[in-house]
Order: sequence, then structure tokens, then C-alpha cells
Amino acid sequence: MEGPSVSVRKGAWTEEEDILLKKCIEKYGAGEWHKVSARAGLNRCRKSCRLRWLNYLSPNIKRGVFTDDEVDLIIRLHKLLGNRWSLIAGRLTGRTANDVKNYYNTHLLKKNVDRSFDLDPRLNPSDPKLNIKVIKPRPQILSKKSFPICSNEYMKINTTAAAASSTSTPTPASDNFLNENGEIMWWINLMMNEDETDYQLQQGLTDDIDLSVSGEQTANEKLEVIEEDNCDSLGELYLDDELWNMVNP
DNA sequence: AAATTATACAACCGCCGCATT
DNA sequence: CAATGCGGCGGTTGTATAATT
Repeated sequence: MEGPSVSVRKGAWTEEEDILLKKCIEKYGAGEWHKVSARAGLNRCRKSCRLRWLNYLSPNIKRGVFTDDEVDLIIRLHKLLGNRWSLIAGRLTGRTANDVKNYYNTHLLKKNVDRSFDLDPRLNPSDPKLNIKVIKPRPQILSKKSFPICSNEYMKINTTAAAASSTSTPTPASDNFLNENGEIMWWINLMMNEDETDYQLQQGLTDDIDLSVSGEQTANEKLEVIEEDNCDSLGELYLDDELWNMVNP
């Protein structure tokens, strides 16, 4: 069970609290968050301490405006991974998951939705008759339970190695990252090889939609057509009832 | 200049997976 | 096997600040 028996401080952190937390982390290291409040002399819960350190006080954090490259990477990774903010942040040096999430929600999401509605009058969210369903792409395989090697550390190590090796002799991305079942961990490959993008983006949609093949048209062929007409630049599919039934009979 | 609205982002909450007991 | 506690995550909220009316 969680939850303190006595009331703990909430809300914005003071400079004094920040100093206490910093000193504590410097002395004991980041971790054992349940001990931090006692060690630091703070009346804060473990989660609050952890969040404050990871999102604000840690010296590794990069602050300031997102560069064009970072924005581009966020868009591409979100298209692939969906709202896996920690995973996305893991590819952006110094950026936290909270930063990326906030940036996406405030800068990219709104612009994206607005642009989609401009382009297609069917996509007016205020019209209940349309019953628009927003399909956010998600990866096929990401569970740490199923594939423990799927972690930020794993990606950091292996993508770096792959990037280094690919500079001299480019190899197909599908050769680079396989899980223990021999399946392609394509979302990692994509980060290394943009040539694979189109194919993998299609694959990225299959987690949310039943793509059982029926008739002559394969699921991916169906998706290609649907995606072309209904997927916005950030990878979210907007389906009305007719299209929804088509891909999810 | 004041009031209102929009934006940005720090922080909280509830849930989950995993390890330990 | 169940209960418990922990770290971690994503969704959401609260609030300070900026922009607009």
C-alpha cells in the first residue's frame, strides 16, 4: 500500500527544498527514493523527490527551446512509438520525458489537430455525427516483460554501435536488431535507417487495429490506402465509421 | 490599464510491472 | 500464491506568465 500516514508537502518546490534534495543526492546518489525525504530532511513523498530530481535538478537536464532537429526527432519517434515519452526522451540527450510530453502536447499536438481539421472538413471534432476515432500508432513489440532487452540502456548501447558500423558498410536495418525470438525490433532500426521508415510506419499502426487478412487485399494494402487519405503528418489516423468498419470488421 | 483568455510547464495522481517477503 | 512496497510511467491538473481584448 502506498500513501503517507502524515501529510506531506505538495506544490511548487522552494529553493531551500531544492538545495536539501541536491545535497542528499550528491551524498547518497539518485535512488532509494523512499529514503530520500528522511535523508534530506524534506517533508516530501518519494515520488515528489524523484520527480523533482529527474525533471528539474539533475545536472544532465538540457533546458531551453527545442531545436529543429529535436522537434523532428520527437515527431518521428512519436509516430513510431506513440506516447512512450520516456522512450522518446531517451533518444534526446538531456531532455526528460516530462519535457517531451509537455512540448508535444502544447506545441505539436494542437498544431497537428488544427492542421488536420483545416485540411479535411470531415474532421471537425465538434460534430458528433462524425464519431471520429483517433488511432494513435503504437509499436508492435515494446513490453519489457516480453522482451527485457527493450530498455533505454539497451537502445543507447546498441543504436550507437549500429550507427558506428553503418558509416563504413551500410547494412540492412533488419539485420541489426532482433529480439530473442528472431523478430525484428523495427522501431530501433528506424532510428538508424530512414530508408525503412515507410514500411515501419505501416507496421506501427497494426497494434491498434485488427488487421486479419481477408479477401484479396492484405491488411497492409488496406492500411496503405487508408493511411494515405486519413493519416495526418504526425501519424494519427482519423477514421469515420465507414473506415473503422473497413479495417476492424 | 484592467480583465479575460491562452499558453507553457511543473507537479500530482493512479496505475503497472517487478522484486521481495 | 498472495500481499506488500518500490520505481517508473503516462495522463491530467494547477498555476504562473504572456497575449489578447
